[in-house]
Amino acid sequence: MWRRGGQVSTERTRCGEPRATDAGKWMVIYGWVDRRRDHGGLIFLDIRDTSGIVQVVVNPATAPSVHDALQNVRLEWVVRIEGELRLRDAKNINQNRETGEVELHATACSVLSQAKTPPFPVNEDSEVDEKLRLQYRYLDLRRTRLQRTLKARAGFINGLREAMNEQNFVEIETPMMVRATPEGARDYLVPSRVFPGSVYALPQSPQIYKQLCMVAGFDRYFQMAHCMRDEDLRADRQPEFTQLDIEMSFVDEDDVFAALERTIAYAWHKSGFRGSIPTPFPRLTHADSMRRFGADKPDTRFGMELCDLTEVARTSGFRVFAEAVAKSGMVKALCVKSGADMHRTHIEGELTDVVKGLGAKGLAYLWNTADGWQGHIVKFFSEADLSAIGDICGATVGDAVLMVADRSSVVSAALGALRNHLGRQLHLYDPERIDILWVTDFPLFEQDEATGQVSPTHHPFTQIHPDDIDRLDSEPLSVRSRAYDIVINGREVGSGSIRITDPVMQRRVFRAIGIDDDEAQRKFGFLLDAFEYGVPPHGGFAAGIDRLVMEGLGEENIRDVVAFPKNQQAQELMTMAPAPVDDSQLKELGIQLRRPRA
RNA sequence: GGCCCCGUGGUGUAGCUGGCCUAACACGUCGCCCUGUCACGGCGAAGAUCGUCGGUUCGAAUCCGAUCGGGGUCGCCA
Repeated sequence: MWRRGGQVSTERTRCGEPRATDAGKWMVIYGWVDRRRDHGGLIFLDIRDTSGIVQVVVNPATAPSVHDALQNVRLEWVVRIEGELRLRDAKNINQNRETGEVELHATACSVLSQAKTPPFPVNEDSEVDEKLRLQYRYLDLRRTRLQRTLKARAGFINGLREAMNEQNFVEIETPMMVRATPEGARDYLVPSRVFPGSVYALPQSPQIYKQLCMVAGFDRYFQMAHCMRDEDLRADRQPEFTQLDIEMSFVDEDDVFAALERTIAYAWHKSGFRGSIPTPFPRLTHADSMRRFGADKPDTRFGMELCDLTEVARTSGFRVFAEAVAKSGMVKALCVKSGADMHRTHIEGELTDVVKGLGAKGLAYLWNTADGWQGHIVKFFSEADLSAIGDICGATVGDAVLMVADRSSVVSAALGALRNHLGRQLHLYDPERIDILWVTDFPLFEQDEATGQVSPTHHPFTQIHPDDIDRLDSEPLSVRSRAYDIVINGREVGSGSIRITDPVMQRRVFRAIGIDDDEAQRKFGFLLDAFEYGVPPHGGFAAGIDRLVMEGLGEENIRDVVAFPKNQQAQELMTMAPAPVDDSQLKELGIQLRRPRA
């Protein structure tokens, strides 16, 4: 408690708060020195806390002791300043700062903490080597960029939670140490001290538990769930991440979709994320998405959809195409508007590398020019073929047509990637635009091309599309499921499904992926048993919060929306985890490590 | 595991078709000066053997190879 000028306050004023209307008040601020401007006599200090920055004036004539005390203050020192807030003269107002009309005239101060010179500038958002930023994450987090990001993230999560509560969802925490399941991603394991040789796993998702919550009668469950998967990282993938996990009873797709649309749209707009998202979200079937965009997570911010040239190619004189079709492959193309001026070296170099990287053997191209069709393969096509290609692709004079011939999976992957590449390179969309949609009717199974092994596309508890049940045994790979994804700007941000609750059907699906009844009982017996005691029909969803925040803020890397992220090798560079432990700890757990040879 | 990109004082960049580099610029740091600045200003100083190792060459930051570190991507992520 302190007294001055008749006003009494025991409260800290946050640096971003003082306004002209507060002029004349005595206040105390705490914060970090953002900048100092020392005029020999007068010293100006910008003091920063998480709310903003305020200017402090230190006048040697009126407060000599304070001037002495702050003479040697450096950037990032932590200080307490007490003084009178005064209006600035009109000519000294700083328009660029919320607190720019006022300044605090210091009458007392103390240095709470000194600071070494930071390894990179904290008071500006300059580019800094990410290794350094991760190593000194607490300093990076102090910068305005990450301060803003983490606050926006918190606001978004608050919005999600509000919307969930408002819709009568019950927040339930599920265990972090669970039973390992061999399916799915690699598990992070936690050895048991009490049962030497046995381990827990960290959850890849709370899937089983949330379904058991449905059996338990909580008909609307949600959780901000942490999930861990020991797989290689990507720009949008961390080994641990956060999902808005949802499960609902007595529902179909429309109910799940409506709940999520309402929730995401509410939180999105409330937290001031960029763009705007419509409800309901558009829907696209998986088959249509693959056909039109070559991807199960299409970027619908721009057109340039895939064109099917298989029928032209079948009878064309271009043997590469005809043979691909004969081997039950296909030929598809992208029409690049005004692409006739694309340089040949660009197509044959960079663009060809893109499709080759996805398994295509090459990239064929034709230019539609004022002098007719041109390109390395034009001689293999009749006038009728060329005109058909032009019609199918909508390629008018000035356009280029880029073609890939191969198996359907390769064609889709190659052209899907090429389409994204060109979309970015040719600026085919507004970077601030947000496109959100459902992709529905995913295939129930997918097949490993190397081993032929069939596995669930989503997970083994996903219900079969009712129209496809009779093909489950005869043509399993053609069977659709009741699984769905949410996609934003070409990024998958969540997935879910309506679940199987019929034990007979569940056994059939297990058998289709090579799990017999005994094995099913062994691995998932607790779930199957639970379903014997009155299971409601149910379905749900898991939305990746990190990725939603990325899109909402326009960040291109997941590490920039996570407080303490890991690098590409899943190391945390600040604490240097993972790290070896004492032998005594291992001994207690009954385990011995096989260390790599030095 | 494959492929691609990057690595120069504390930070960010320039140089990188070999010699003029005894490595430049900005910010930061240190010292001196400065009472109305706000990316304050002025003067001065220190600070990098160019990730590491090896090779080519009369000569390497620059060319080649290996290696380490970081990133992107394919595989992987039920």
